[in-house]
Amino acid sequence: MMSPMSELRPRWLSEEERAAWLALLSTTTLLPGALEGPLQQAAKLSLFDYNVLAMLSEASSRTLPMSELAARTSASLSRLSHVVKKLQGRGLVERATHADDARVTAATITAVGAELIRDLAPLHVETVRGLVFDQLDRRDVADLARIGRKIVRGMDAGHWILRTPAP
Amino acid sequence: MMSPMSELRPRWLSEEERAAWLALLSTTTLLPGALEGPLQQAAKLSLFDYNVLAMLSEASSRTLPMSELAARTSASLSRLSHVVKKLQGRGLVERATHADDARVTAATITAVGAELIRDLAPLHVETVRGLVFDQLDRRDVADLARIGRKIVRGMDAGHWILRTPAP
DNA sequence: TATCTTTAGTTGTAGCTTCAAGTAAAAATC
DNA sequence: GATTTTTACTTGAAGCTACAACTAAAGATA
Repeated sequence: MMSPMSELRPRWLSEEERAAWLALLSTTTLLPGALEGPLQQAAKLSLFDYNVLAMLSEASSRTLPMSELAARTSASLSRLSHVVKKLQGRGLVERATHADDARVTAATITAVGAELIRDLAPLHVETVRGLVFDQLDRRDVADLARIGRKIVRGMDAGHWILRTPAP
Repeated sequence: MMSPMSELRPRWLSEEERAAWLALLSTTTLLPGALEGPLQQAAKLSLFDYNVLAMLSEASSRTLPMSELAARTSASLSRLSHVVKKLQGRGLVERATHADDARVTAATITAVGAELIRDLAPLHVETVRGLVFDQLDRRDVADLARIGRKIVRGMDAGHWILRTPAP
């Protein structure tokens, strides 16, 4: 389903597009590891582990169905299932079958897990600030939100982050 | 080395920062998989495999030292070494010890590898356009380049993409 | 109400990434 | 010129992710 080569849809990218593309690719390659380092050191948690726990700790009643948790962490159900199993083994979350619909598993953060996230949050916020927001001015932050949401929308028009209107 | 809580450096993020943060995190989580799908289907190549081969094919004499290739793909030498070994096993690259400095290994794309990338490039460009640039207007593209370069600069001030001046 | 389809999640496995440790050559220091 | 340090990788193993196949419950259809 490829369009033919034409001036309107050129084969490669313009100079501006290439600069943006390389910057985006480098960012997506480097940022996760840079964000994870401190979490790994402090608590042997991956960035994804942290996000799973953070999403649960922010949820009302500290519980979410696996599907909803997968949506909020942009993960497949398979990936999430493996990780929640691991976190359960560490005593940070629990799993329970939903009463009304036995297909649904609800994950709940434990007191230990909640305490861990509470203790880790300041460190993680500092990492995020240091790597991202300290590098950007106010206009950049607004632009980043706008652009990021557009890219996410292109991949998943119903993505969780789009439920909240743009600020 | 954490700063104390204060109004100047608040504990969590502002509403604008949170929107930008969630958009960035979702993008870095979803985009690599979305970019990789077509490459995986068409040629059993990961996105990183593709980038390695693409960087080699763009290099003069189709050869780069492992360190330079690692820099251009934002990868660790370890990661690159494993992947180049695999690609060598598939006949897509070759490795040779540098004559002047025996510590240096130079990776070279083979004719087969170069042909593969040439054939795959239009597909990949279409994927990149569809996922990224079709979602953005001209201003977004300029903003993305500017913001991405700032974030990369914060992680690695000497990063390869910064050698090229901003357009 | 029996069957079919869809939804929600789990599991096994292959392959990829990271980390720590190791090798060997070159450069620096003594 | 002998030792030490640094540079440029390579390697093995542990853990993570993606994919395909599977289970089981709920909803739809007949």
